[in-house]
Amino acid sequence: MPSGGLTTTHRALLCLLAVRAWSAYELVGQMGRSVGVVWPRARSNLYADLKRLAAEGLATTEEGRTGRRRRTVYSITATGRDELGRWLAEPGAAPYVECEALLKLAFAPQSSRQAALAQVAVIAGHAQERLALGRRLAEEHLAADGPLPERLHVNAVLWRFLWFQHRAMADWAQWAREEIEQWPDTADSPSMRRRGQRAIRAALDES
Amino acid sequence: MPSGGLTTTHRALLCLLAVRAWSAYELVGQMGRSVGVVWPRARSNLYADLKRLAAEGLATTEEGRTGRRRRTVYSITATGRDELGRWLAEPGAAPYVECEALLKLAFAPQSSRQAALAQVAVIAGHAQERLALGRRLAEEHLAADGPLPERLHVNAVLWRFLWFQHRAMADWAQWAREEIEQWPDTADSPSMRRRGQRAIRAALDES
DNA sequence: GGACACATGTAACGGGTTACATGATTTC
DNA sequence: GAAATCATGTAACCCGTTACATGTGTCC
Repeated sequence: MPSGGLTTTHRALLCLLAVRAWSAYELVGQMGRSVGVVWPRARSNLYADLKRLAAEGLATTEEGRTGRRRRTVYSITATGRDELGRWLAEPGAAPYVECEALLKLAFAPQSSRQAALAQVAVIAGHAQERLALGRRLAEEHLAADGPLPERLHVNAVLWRFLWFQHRAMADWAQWAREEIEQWPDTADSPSMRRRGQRAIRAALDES
Repeated sequence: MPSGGLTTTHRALLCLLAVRAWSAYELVGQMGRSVGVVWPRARSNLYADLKRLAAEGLATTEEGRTGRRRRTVYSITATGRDELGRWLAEPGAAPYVECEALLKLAFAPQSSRQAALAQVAVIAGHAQERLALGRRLAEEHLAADGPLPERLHVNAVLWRFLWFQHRAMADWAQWAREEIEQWPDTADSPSMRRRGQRAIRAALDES
């Protein structure tokens, strides 16, 4: 009855519910940990989104207990599974990327190499963080008693995306740092221009 | 006087204005074409954002003409340059990524390989588009009479980010397609699990 | 007894998107 | 004369974020 289309975030929650039943809290945590890599969302609204799923008849709630503490356990309904199946069958939106650090790097005045290097460092740090996460996930998946083993073959495909994307990012950041460190303080236009062209040609050549 | 902080989008416009003066229309176009790779925004608000910059004293407007058609030309002010300089000196936000297609891929039921492959195709297509854009930009940059040659050394660094990020994406997509095509119709759990682990180990090994 | 994790929210605000609107000018 | 592009917007809507709020149970 509330109506008005569901958002991708609603579907993401439904996806997790399709795997198994979770308490709201667990679900919110799982969104942050695993799904967050491809669909990052703040926690606060997720509880409301879950209520919406229940109101729409796509999930049911059940009062549960952890010790004597109450919690709400959500399960997917048959309708929910249908809905989800149809949604999953349609092609999703392509990757969306934004990066303020790269924007700043693009316009950091050449005079202040410091500013440029700081932006590169932000990206390098981010890549390292994600690679570290990748290593943790890999360990889990390779362990004999990993969670949800029946989903491992799909997870491995996703994991490789995470891994190679951030490997490429880290490699780029290292190259960029070295490159920028070699820039002369005073931007010497003609030679800098050749340097830029060399950087592009080198990348094209190793196709 | 309107006050309330400027957004990153405001700064992005200011960045372009720092390079040279543009008409609003040119600027909006440039946001779509070049800056859009790292800071994608819809066109509609940008005109308002520019007015805000002018109201804030960071840019000035001037009535211009293209033929007999009127247009507004924006230039950065000294205050604008100062503001921008300070902003560029601070570290920017790390890359932000979301991808609905990957979310769907993660939960596409193994039975319907078709759905999974469709999501991979979305990402492959996106990567190819961006690589094509990369090739066009490379041509421009390598040409003797490229635009803004004094910025080529910075642009080359950015360009390499674009290039390697999407090369990695395209490579992943091709691997994923081949991998998924080999999945048996009926998810045969133990052997599928070994397959997933192999995929992860292989990636870790080629570190 | 205090800190910390569990568990679930609310309120305000805002940036951004989609869709639509409009007129003028060049091109075929 | 139509179509495309130049040039500039408006209006509505909404998803999402930040910041704050609150109580409970466990562990040391």
